[in-house]
Amino acid sequence: MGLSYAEENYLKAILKLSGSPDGTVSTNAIAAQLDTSAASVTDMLKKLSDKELITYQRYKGASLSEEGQRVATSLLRKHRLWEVFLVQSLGMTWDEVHEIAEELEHIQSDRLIERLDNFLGHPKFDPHGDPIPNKQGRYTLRAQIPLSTLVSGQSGMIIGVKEDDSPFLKHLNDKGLSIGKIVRVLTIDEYDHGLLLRMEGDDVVLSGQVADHILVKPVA
Amino acid sequence: MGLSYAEENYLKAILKLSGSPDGTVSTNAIAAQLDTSAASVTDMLKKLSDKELITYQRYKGASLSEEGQRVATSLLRKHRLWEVFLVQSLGMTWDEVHEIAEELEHIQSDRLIERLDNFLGHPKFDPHGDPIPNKQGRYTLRAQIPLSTLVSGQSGMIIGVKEDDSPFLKHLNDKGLSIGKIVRVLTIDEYDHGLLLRMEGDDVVLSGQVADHILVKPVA
DNA sequence: AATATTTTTTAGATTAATCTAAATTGAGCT
DNA sequence: AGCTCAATTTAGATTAATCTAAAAAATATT
Ligand SMILES: [Mn+2]
Ligand SMILES: [Mn+2]
Ligand SMILES: [Mn+2]
Ligand SMILES: [Mn+2]
Repeated sequence: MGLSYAEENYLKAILKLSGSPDGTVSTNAIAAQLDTSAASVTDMLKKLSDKELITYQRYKGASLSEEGQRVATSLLRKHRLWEVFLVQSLGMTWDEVHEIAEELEHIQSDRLIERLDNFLGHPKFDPHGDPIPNKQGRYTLRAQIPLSTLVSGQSGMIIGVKEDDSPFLKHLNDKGLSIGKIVRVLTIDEYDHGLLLRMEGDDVVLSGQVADHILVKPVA
Repeated sequence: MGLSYAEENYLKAILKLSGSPDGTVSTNAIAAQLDTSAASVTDMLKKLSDKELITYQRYKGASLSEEGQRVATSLLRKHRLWEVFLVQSLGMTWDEVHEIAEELEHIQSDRLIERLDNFLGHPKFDPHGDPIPNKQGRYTLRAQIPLSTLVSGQSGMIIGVKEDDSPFLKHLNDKGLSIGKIVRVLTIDEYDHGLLLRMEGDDVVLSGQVADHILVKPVA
């Protein structure tokens, strides 16, 4: 009946990598995303294809079927709702919740998820600023651009991150950066694109690569 | 490092069946508890023994080691805390949470569980009246008392029987009584201690001797 | 177009968890 | 002590998920 954790993780990886809903994803990309071997990915793609959760032809990559999309989006919904719970209700930090949600997302119970959603007040975004799909799988993308694209003098509110691995988020914590904070770009280094920011009266120095993984919404 | 879900479920089953902390448990008892084959149990007992989580000698049953006890009790703690969350916070019913907690108990994060415990207000019992072990694994045995000791007006949930011979159980079936049912004592006969119960809207008459062999846990 | 490189698949193993059927062991009963 | 039978273990398979190494296909480079 249900899918294994492994199958679910593959579907989620394909959704994440396919950007556009029906984008095609390569074997190696999935292998990298899931830190597994390409051979294992090929095996799993065959199985998911047999179950009609993906479209797959050898050497030509995979893409989610209608049903696969539905499942993957539901996993995203569960993952992000649990993250909200962990941060909002239990007071955990945004850098420690992803790993736990990676397990919680596999818990099987529609009733549970709908009640959790209700308990949390139907949140629209997770602690990393990612949108939470509704029951029908729909979610609003929001105008978010990398901090690195702001020009000198411009301000932006931090609304998300492109990466949610622990070390990266811990680094942001160390710098005092978090969702909702407003930063103004003071200077941008011509050579390495490093930034000098002003945030809540303090100066913050940030490398270009880090700034590229922080998503902001420009503010007046 | 960590144990598999299967290994954890076996440890929990052994704890449940061993009543007294270091009681010995038979292969068949575990097989029945986990609804699996005796052959599978033997395989797993060998593995758990190799990992020194249990003491096991062929044909002689198994008992938890110090470490096995620690792990099993921690699983019980997690299972029951999650059940409290599902009922208390999400408003689910006590009959639908066990299955979900059976999955949630395997989530690996000490920090998560300590925060959940704190969020719930350090509950001492789960929705079924079972005691929740504390961080050190200690817990108070649950109050299970004969139905005959309830006073008029008091309610209790049926959690077991003192006798399990066929005629007695058939009698309970005839009365509609079964594990999990909640009964309220309406009247107690002064002379022969017979009871008039209210259960799910129906009146049930019970003799004093029968009531003495039914174990209940008082409920609010 | 031919060759080199990268990507992907296949072949062949391994580990974990399970099963059924057959063999073994131990416990209770003459 | 020997027999019988239930409990338990072993033998031999199966399914899922994974791996490494080798082969094949697609892509890129001369
Ligand atoms: Mn996952
Ligand atoms: Mn997230
Ligand atoms: Mn379980
Ligand atoms: Mn319970």
